[in-house]
Amino acid sequence: MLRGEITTAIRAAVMQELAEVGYGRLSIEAVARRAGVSKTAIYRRWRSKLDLVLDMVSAVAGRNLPLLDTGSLLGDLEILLHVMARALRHRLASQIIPDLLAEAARNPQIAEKLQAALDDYQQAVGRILIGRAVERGELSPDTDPRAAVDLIVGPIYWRLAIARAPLDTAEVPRMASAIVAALRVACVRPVRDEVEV
Amino acid sequence: MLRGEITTAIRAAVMQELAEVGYGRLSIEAVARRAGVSKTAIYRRWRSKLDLVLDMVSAVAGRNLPLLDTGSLLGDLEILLHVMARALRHRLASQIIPDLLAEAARNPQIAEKLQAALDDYQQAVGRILIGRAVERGELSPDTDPRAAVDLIVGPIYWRLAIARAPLDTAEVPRMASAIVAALRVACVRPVRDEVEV
DNA sequence: ACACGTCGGGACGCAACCGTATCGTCGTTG
DNA sequence: CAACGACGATACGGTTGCGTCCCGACGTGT
Repeated sequence: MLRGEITTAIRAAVMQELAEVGYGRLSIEAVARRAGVSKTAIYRRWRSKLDLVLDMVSAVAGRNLPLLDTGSLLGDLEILLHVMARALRHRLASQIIPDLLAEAARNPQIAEKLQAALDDYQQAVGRILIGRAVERGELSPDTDPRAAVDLIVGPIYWRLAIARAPLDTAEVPRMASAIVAALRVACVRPVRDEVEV
Repeated sequence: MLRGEITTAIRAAVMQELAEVGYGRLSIEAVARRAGVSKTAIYRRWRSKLDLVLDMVSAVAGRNLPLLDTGSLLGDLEILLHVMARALRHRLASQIIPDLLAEAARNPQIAEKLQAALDDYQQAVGRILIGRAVERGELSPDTDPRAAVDLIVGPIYWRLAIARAPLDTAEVPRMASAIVAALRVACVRPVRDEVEV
């Protein structure tokens, strides 16, 4: 039987290494060093670096955030933004997530895993958050969940993960209300007659 | 005198390699191989891999996009979104940009260069696009350019570079009008009394 | 108490890459 | 026309990481 403590140590070390050097430069040797463990211990548990990372992504991405129902779209959005802000402010997360997303652009296996997690997330946001708002009559039933997710998640991700500028707590309600306004306008489902450019 | 053709070949090879393996795994040897050039040729021109990439970033980021004045905020936004969509759909750009942004999270030098380029860009968008709209009376003079940029750029970047979902041309006007609605609401400058979380 | 099975540690051969030093070549200049 | 100067190609020692193999330690079950 594999010792759980060591598996845990390896997992933690992978997170640290991933944040520090990224997936591209992640080496089994460095992980083993940091975890205070032998390489064999790692190879016994995972076949390769890809396996290792994919496993961790599954574990982390598996957690589906509970979208609280505050009774209004604005309230729901504020909570969602606060949760996202909290997650993206973590040093490890804010380094690992963009790194893996970039890696996904060239690694089909990672892309698949991340896409699955992302789809789950987007579907949850779209169906639950938007769904509720539609039921309440706050949004048109025609609202395209796909486009809605872009409007909701894009700004805060850009701010915290790309521009890496601080986001004051006081700004969240303002951002939320702006998004509500945007969602009310973006109610037309995409037209399919046009040619993609 | 250094031969310009070779410098050009190296630059092209770096772009290709950057897209294919990322900054982390970028190796001078591979660049030289791809460019059909000797390593010495590269070391004569740049001191290190970092120098090489920083130089390219400066060159590319230097181009400031001309923000056409269509006479309305909506029109200006549509054009901006089309330009961004066009850029982000390029295979090289859509792989290199997220990769370098992720690398910037751990490399101060890259972060500085990218931040400078990003700031220029954001300032241009904020001052020109928002400034014009304010002059026209389309937006409140209190509009925070910082927050505005997040609302403008976030959704399309998320859609094309993160979620990597296709964006139909027909959806751009819808996204633009949604952003206009968001900007009209996001007119209050950030409050500074609150504590950052 | 003993023997077996499983684990982690360390070493090994192999490959890739780094950064440099040396060599041959070509164009230019006196 | 010859010699100089700058260039690109190649070779080299050193480092790092890969994936595997063997050995000693430990715990368990009889």
